[in-house]
Amino acid sequence: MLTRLFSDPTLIPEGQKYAAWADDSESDEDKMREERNSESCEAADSQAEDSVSVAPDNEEVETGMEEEEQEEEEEVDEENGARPRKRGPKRRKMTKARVERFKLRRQKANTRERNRMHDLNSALDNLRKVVPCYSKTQKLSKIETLRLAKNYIWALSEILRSGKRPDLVFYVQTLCKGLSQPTTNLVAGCLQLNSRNFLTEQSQDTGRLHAPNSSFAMHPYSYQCARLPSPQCQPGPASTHPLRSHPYCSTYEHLYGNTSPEYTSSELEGPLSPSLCTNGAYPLKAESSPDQDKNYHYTMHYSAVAGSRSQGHGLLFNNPALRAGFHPDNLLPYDSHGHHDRTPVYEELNAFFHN
DNA sequence: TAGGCCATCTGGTCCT
DNA sequence: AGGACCAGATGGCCTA
Repeated sequence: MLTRLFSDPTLIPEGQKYAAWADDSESDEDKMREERNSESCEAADSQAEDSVSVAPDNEEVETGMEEEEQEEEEEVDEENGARPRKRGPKRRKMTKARVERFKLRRQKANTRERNRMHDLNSALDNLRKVVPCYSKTQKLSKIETLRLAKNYIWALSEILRSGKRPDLVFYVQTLCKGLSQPTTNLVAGCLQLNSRNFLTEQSQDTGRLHAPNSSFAMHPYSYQCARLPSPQCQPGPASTHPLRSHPYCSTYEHLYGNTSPEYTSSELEGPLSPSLCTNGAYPLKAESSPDQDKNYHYTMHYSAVAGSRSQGHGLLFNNPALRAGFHPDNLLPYDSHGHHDRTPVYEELNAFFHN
């Protein structure tokens, strides 16, 4: 009965709703979360406990009165035949002690649920870091992260199955399957692709893309992670967008040459994520400045997986020095590493592909 | 202002 | 009984 009272705000007098009480503590919690992150929950919990202890006695008394009124209403309904009486043990009257226990139990459950969701979000954050187009400044939504991860796994599986390097366009099409337009633009921006262009192709080649026996077309060094800054990705005062200022946007033109006027900056005005380094071990043809290295926040171990079976990239795993760079310890999320931990490996790869 | 996204609360269900 | 998990409800924030 009490649960019904709590779930149905109309049954509780204004100002005495348990939900309102919880919302008050929540609003305070939100503020504290913004200010102190992890400390906020503990503070909120303690505050919630305080709320229980300082709750006016008449609140619980009146809540109990509401319950009795509801029981009376049910009896009336039974007499009118409107609703059958519920079976089960007869509800015990909500005493003040029971209300207190209920609130305490509810608080503990809320705390557990909150922590559980935080853990889930942490796992999602880790997932964001290992899927293409990870950006600290523009996070993918939860649903888009899951979709992209699914597509990414599918794409890598297809690469492993076929043993061929995928065509860039098909690769991006696969990654963007089912993604929203903004996310599609983001992924496309990672590769400096005209998203509309490949979406059009996608609509024409859907069967080809996802046919059971489909295999990606081969293209040497396709979807490589070039570190040449594109005009849109030039760091410095001219570029104010946090993503656009990222110095490692790969360029489609760099990979394939300037193929079409369609690939203009106007087509890429959407927010740019850092480069799609699903195969960051690909040739790196531009020197980078220390400042650029500071901004480099991509993992590249997963790219090695993608190219592990293809000629040349499989060499990554044949090179002991490079293999050391892909030690499982290096598969930790980005935040688990300092930037300097990755730089030597990256440079090593750079030198490797320049030989 | 509508819609998307998110965090949180909440009650129900299942399991230990 | 208590915890984990889930889904619905709610309200806040942000953006087009």
